[in-house]
Amino acid sequence: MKTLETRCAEAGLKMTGQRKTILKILEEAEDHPSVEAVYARAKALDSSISIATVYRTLSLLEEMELIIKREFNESFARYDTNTDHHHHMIDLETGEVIEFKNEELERIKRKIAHELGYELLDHRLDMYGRKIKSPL
Amino acid sequence: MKTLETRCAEAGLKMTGQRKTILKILEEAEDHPSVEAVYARAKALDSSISIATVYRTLSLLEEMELIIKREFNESFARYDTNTDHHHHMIDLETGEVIEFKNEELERIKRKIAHELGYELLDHRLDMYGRKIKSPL
DNA sequence: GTAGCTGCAAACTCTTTGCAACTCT
DNA sequence: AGAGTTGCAAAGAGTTTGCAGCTAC
Repeated sequence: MKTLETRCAEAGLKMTGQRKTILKILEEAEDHPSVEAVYARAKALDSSISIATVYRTLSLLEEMELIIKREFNESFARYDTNTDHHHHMIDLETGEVIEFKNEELERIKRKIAHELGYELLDHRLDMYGRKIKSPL
Repeated sequence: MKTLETRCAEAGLKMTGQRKTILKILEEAEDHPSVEAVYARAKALDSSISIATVYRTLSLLEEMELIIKREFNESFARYDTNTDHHHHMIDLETGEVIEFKNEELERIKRKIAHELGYELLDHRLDMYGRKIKSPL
């Protein structure tokens, strides 16, 4: 798998220090960081970086389909570095986001769309829940 | 089924002219109007109404669980006057929103949540598609 | 009479953008 | 050298709020 940096360079983008920093952060992100989170991590590596650059870089990457903008029920966006189709379970107590996929679900969704007379182009399933405490 | 106005009055809210106007609009809405849309319809009936009142009324109704705030992939919120659990198929060509429900889907979602170790408290499924042109 | 509601305008949050300076290629 | 990129600050969109006056109860 090519790194984000390689893909961006191959697409003809100039690899500035700021971009390398942001790409590295996204490459290593194991969560679904908000713009502010990316900015905070970027600033820790390069204090001169501005939030405008973070916004511009994230928009650019989204347009290139290297990352996905997600809008959960929050007032701000988060970015998903996993571009494979999947869904989310959002832990209402911790804010943690768990990714999952399920073939049966895909099948039913296609079936429902078809029954409604639609070609399914995109969709999102976000589940909100609370971790079940298992007895020790 | 009690009207929104009845429910609000019973909850102890003062039934001002502005509120009655907004409740009537919501009662009659067959779409998923944005705040601006509710405001425009309200203004047509009572030109003195302010958008602040629309925002305040919609927030209030949402808190009372009489309407649901929806955030599709747009930069603004829409309100859903159907509080029964259901999902959405959004027509990417017209913006039209179709509601549906499906028992098999519900069953699978509960199963997935359980397998992930979660109690499912809420969820949303939004499908985006294009109408299939049926041959004439 | 008074608690609750309203319109107005200012403020707030998140995001985008114009511009002059700078930097990869 | 030159197009692309940056930081800054201002602007924009959507939403919330403080306040003085008003109104349903």
